[in-house]
Amino acid sequence: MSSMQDFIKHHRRLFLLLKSCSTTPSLRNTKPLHALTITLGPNPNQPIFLYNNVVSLYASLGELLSARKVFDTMPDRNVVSFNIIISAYSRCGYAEEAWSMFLDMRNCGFRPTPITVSGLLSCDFLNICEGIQLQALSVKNGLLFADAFVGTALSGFYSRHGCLYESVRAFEDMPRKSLVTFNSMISNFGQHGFAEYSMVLFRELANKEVPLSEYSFVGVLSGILSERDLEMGEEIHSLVIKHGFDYNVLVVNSLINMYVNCSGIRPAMKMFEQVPTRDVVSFNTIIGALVKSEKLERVVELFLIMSMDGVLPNQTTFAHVINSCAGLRILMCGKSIHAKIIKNALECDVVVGSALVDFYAKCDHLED
DNA sequence: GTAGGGTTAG
Repeated sequence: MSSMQDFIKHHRRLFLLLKSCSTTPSLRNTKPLHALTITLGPNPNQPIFLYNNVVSLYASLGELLSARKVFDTMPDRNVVSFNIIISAYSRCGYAEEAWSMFLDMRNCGFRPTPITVSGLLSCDFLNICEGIQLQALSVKNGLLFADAFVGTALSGFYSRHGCLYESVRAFEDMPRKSLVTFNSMISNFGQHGFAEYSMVLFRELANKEVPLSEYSFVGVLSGILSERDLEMGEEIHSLVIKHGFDYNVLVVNSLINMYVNCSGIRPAMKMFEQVPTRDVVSFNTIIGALVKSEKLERVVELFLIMSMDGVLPNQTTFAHVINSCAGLRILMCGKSIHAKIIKNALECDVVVGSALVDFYAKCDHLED
């Protein structure tokens, strides 16, 4: 076969692989693509683009080591290559690796883009000095004018470090804000216990012409934590209905959680029983509240309803249920749940495993 | 072309 035919064949296969990878990312799809980067040799038509796709796919699958390996073997790199690897490290909390790639990027002569900077700033473990350097760089290079990403990430960065004043400053100084910027700041106020400020910003957003998103509600409800905030909580609840978010499970869960915190288990339970959609978090919220108020028999009852509803339990559920069995000293029930835990391969989870140890100890089965 | 922000339970 001529090399031209080979090339056309490769090109077609490449196109199909890239297409299937972008719709359903999986190792099954990524590995042949990776293989193709190797068989295509060092000088095909679009080498960087192809490699970038492979690195990005590995990163999105959480295969950071594979992503890095491909990145390291790339014959050539561009800004996107660095942005992909920096964002991947940042997302997974590897601040040192992300920062070191950032330094490499600059040593190679690439200018950081808004994606580079917002990626780094959104890393959970980026230290405060590096964040401040990124802020200076953003101001110097005008990155805050490109879009809302850098400013939103910067405001979130300060908030995560407990610097609410700087977070607000960054928010107010932003030349461009988006819905996400507002949602993020609403949430920042909530997380720091400033429910009133959160509410003011939320109302401001609700009065704009732009439609709210589920995260607007989740953010503002995250700050409604005690009985004295109940009035605000109820106001938000009515706005949830008004804006048609009462069928959104994320918003509904935030409402259930709000009622647990502000008015106790009864109103929360009432809400829980009436909502149209329930997932594992809805159940865990109620189960957690039942454990806290020591209504342990009801925990087991709810666990059964959960499985009848076809909602799959997770670590949180099992930990609560096993703790309840321990408190009630019901050995048989706990044992059957232990079996379910093994089936779900959660026995080695730290929290679940510890709950099991405690359960058997309390039931006088120290051997188990 | 490929890269990026807001998320409730524990």
